[in-house]
Amino acid sequence: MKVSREQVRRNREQILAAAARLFRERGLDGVSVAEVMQAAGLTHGAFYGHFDSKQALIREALRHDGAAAPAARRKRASTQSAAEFADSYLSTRHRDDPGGGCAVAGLGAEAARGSAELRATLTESVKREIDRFSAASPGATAAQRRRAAIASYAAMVGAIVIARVVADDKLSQEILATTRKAVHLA
Amino acid sequence: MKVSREQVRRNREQILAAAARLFRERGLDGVSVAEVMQAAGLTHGAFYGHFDSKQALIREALRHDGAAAPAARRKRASTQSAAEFADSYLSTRHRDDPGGGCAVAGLGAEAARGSAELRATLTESVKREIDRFSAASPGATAAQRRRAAIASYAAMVGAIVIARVVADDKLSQEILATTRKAVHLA
DNA sequence: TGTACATCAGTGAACGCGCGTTCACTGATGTAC
DNA sequence: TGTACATCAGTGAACGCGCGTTCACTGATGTAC
Repeated sequence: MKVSREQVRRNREQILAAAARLFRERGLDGVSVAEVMQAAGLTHGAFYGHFDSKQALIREALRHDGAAAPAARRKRASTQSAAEFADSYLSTRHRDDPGGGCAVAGLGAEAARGSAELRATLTESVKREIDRFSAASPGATAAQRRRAAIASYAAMVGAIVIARVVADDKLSQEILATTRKAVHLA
Repeated sequence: MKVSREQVRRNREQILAAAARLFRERGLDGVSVAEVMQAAGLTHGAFYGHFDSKQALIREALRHDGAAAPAARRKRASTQSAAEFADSYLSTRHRDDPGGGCAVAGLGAEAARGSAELRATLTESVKREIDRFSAASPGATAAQRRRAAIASYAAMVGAIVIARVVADDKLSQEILATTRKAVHLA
């Protein structure tokens, strides 16, 4: 049955939110269109009224809330220092919640094999992330802050990827803690 | 038709080598059993004579040549300094050759969602990698060398993941170069 | 060393399944009067 | 404001396809004598 324009808008938001979470959680290939629609409270047939294809949904969903951890960013990101951001990024909470976490860490490798459009979307997210992190980083010149931001960003993404795959919790925590200290010193 | 025991051994090696390369190149879900077998010069029906399942192949293939870049490790790894290893790991050659590169960077996120056995296999690779990199790292005490190795390893993995997904080659190279410098200073 | 035959690795067709996608249909919405 | 009906978002069955896996068959291997 037809639904109100307002309901259509809400449904689309639900689809995007469910997709953003599920793709981060289980990977792009690990989530079916039907699962996304079910999580959004709809049947799979309605999907193609909202998006042209699964590929289009992936792009929209990842553009929708950017690359970094949406959860970590929620509370006044603009006043957050680089060290504070690093502490929340390199937390076990972020490690254990890929669905609410950084898309580059969770989907970067998979997205790198994807379409040019998808890579372009994530490239914009990475650029924004580096710029925001540069502004919050220490350093006398803008170039120094940028270098510090890039090195810290790389360390954080790598630490989360490694900490998530490592089955030994002690080692996993050691990797997060060591990287936290290294970023604090940078 | 039956083949010689020696040929069976060679076929199994071919399957593992093809799998190791293809999985790194296109992801675990992005490669079919039939494609691996074709790359190994066999038909897909022969697969289950060698392995119990695709999951078993994945584990064997990733155990087969460890986590780090097999290509980078080929030339006398034992005499390689941490800086030399970082330079080859953070090269555009490694960025552009995931099939011959580091499994943690290429498959870490996907493997983190995999079975406990698969994660255990990669955990062993990560441990070996950290130990080897610790031995090559600067630092007065073993604990200091280990900390330096972990921080550098995280930065290298993250830099490759980000450099691969970024569609802007200038930014991609900047990320590799900046991380190279940071690792050299550590 | 030579022969006969049981073994078994590889072949290729076939299976059931889940996927992305399509489509005829339904019925609430929202517009025209 | 009230009514009549065209619109169109959502439904659920159906599609074609590729996947992991199975299996009857083939014929070279390698063992028993």
